[in-house]
This record gives sequence, C-alpha cells and structure tokens, in this order.
Amino acid sequence: MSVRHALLALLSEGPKYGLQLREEFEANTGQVWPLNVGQVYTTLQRLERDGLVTALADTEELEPGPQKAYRITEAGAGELAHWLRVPPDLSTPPRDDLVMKVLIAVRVPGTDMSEVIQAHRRYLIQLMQEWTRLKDDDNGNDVAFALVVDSELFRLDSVVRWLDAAEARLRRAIADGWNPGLPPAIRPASNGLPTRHPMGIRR
Amino acid sequence: MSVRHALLALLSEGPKYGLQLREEFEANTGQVWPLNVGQVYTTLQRLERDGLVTALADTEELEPGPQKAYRITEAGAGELAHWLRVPPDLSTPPRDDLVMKVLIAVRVPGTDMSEVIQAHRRYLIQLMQEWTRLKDDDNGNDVAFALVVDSELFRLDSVVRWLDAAEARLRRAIADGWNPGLPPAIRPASNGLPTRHPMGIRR
DNA sequence: ACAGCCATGTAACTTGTTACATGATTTT
DNA sequence: AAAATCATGTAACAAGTTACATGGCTGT
Repeated sequence: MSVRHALLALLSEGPKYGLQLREEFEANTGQVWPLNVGQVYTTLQRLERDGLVTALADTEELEPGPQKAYRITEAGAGELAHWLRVPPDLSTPPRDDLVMKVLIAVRVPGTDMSEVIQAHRRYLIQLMQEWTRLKDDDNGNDVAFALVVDSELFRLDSVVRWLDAAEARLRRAIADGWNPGLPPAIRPASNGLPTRHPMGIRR
Repeated sequence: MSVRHALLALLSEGPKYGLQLREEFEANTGQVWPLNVGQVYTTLQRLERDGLVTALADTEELEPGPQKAYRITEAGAGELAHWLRVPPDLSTPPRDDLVMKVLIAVRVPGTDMSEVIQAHRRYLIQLMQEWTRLKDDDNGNDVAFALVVDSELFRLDSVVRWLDAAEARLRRAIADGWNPGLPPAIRPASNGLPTRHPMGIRR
C-alpha cells in the first residue's frame, strides 16, 4: 500500500527511472524488502495518471539510452507531505494470519491447539535467531538494515508473547467449559441491531 | 490470504452458506475483523473450482430458500490440516507501512523525522488506550474478542517500542554524520554480484 | 402493497505476485 | 557475432475493497 509513497519520496530527491527506483528502494530497506520491477512500472503509470509525477521529455533526458525518467509534481510533493504528517487509520486492525490460524484451530475438530501453537512458536524463535545472527554479522554497518531487521524482531517477539498468552487463556477458557464453536443455528436469528464495530465505526 | 482457510475451517464443521460464513467469521474474531460478503462468494467460487469444496445439490438442501450451501471435500480437509500444521514462510518479512514511512521520512528534504515519529507514536498510544478500554468493558466475556484485541495490543506495543528504538538509532547515526540518501549516481555501477536476500534466498 | 431484510452475486478498482516478451547497450 | 545485463513493459492471476443489481421472504 505504501510502495506508491515510497516511490514518490525517492522521486522527491530528483528525477529517476524504473530500475533505479527499485534499486534505491531495496538499498534503503537494507535489502530485506524486495520490490518487483513490474510493480514499479505500473505504480509509476498510476502516479502519472494521477498527476503526482510527470515523465521527462526526451529533450531533458538525464542520459542517452532507453531510460524513462519521472519527476515529482507539485501535487505529488503535497501528497507526500500529507502522507508523512497524517497517521493512517488503524481503527480496524489488519487480519493477522497466525492469529486467525489459532482462532480457527480451536474450532476444527481433531486439532490439537497446543501443538499448532508450539510448532509455530518454535518456527518464530528460529527465525528470530537467524535475523539476530545476520544483524550481529552486519554489526550496525547498514543503518537501514538494522532498522528493518529490528522492526521484524520486535514484531516476531510480540507474536511469540501473544502465542503464550493465547495458549494460557484458551486453556483456562476450555477448562471452564467454554465451547468455541457452539453449533450455531443454520439460520441464526438476527437481534435486529446494526452490526457495530468495536471501535465505534458503523459498517 | 487466509480468508480462504478460515472459510474452509468453518465448513469443516458442516455445510454452510455465504452470509452464514461471514457471520460466523466475524463472531469468531470478536467482531473486530469485518469480512465483506463479496469476498466470501468469490472465495467460495475459487474453493469450488479447486475442488476443496462442493455446492450442495438442491435435493439435499439444509433449508428451503435461496441459500446455497457448500460442503468441504476430502481434498479440502487435507488442505486445511496441512495449513494448520505447517508454519508459513516468513523468511521475507512483510513490508510495514509505518517502518517504511520512517525510513523514507529521513530521506525527504525538509522533513522533521522526530516530528513524524512522535505524531505517529501519540496516535498509536491513543489507539492502545481505546482498545484497552473496550477490552476492560467486555471483561473477558468474549474469549475471541479478548484474543484478537490482545494481538492488536501486543502488535501496537511492539511498534511503539520500535519507534523509540528507531528514533534513538537515527539520532545517533545522523550525529555521526550518516547520510541516508547519499546522492546516488544516476546509473549506479553494478558490483556484478547477484542480489542476495539477507536470509539467503536468492531472488 | 410495500418497506426492509436476507441472500447471492457482479463490476470496477487497487495492490501485489510471477512469468514472459522485447529492445538497447555493453562485454567478451 | 554472441552473450550478458540493463531497461521497460505486459499478461495473468490472487486477494481485497466499495458499490451496485437482483430476487426472495417477512412483517406491517
């Protein structure tokens, strides 16, 4: 969702072309987040269509050759500044695959919830160890790399801690006779109330 | 990406139809993760196309009416069991919008990195407070709600801690004379080596 | 009869993916 | 001249979003 703005930001330093944008994007994220070239070109097309960017005329080419450079526009710079200033709407949290898997595992007949949790926990720990080793090897040389790896390590750590909390809570709930998927009526009765999002956003 | 498997899991309890699947999905995630109906139908079509699910014949309808129920197949149950058992490949971490924004903010001329970080930090703290209040109000009544909200709280907390660490690290780096976007040559020289992903995956 | 909900679907669009096609330039 | 790599693009698909269309059923 933010590749668009990332390209805009790189272009705010001066006119650049497709492959160059990909290279700088990947360098700027410590080579941890690959960016496929196809998306660069389609995104540039959309940016141009939306007037945030303009293709350089042949007469003002940076270098001879097949490169097709783009320059950010006034509107583009405005959009970028706005994006930097305003936090995105996070009132409906993103669906998380692993959380979903755990919530679902307890409903699927014949599934050992703890086994699912522990298998994933082991995998997460292993990943964290590998990232930590890579970070130590780099030894703070590449600031972007350190920042991106840190973000991943912080995230993985929070997932592991959630897994532990979730397992404990589920154990307790099940011991208390909680049934995750109380067989719902085929056509559940409506209570007549509009569905209300917990954060107060009416859908 | 996992709505597909979530629907498969719900269908593993017995035949169900579109709107019912959406209702149970949202109930199972504490009404925190909305699921749009259109996606339910298109996902069911893909599941049927892939042989993981079959539409019930009219002669075996659950109830008279316009509902169109689906039943999980052997292949579907197998796919579901596999998904539950095997952790997903996380060796290339997902791009995170906020991390990207910070990495980019330091490159955009005329941007106060600390201001961007602090504005987002305040917003995250506020969100965490709202979720915490909602969770307290519910008082552990809805286990699914508590688990989903916890996952969000854990995640937001890790983001806040990353923001703090990132700001400190960036301050230090800048003080040491680090320049995020050393003006790259228009056509950067290739070092001849294949781009290597940090985790060892060759792209 | 008609308003409103239940239920299924489709259209148009964005973002992202992998894979392939096509030239231009540089290297061997 | 051939091979490699630089550079731009397109096609096809998956997954997600919002919005709209269409019918059946229910309650007033």
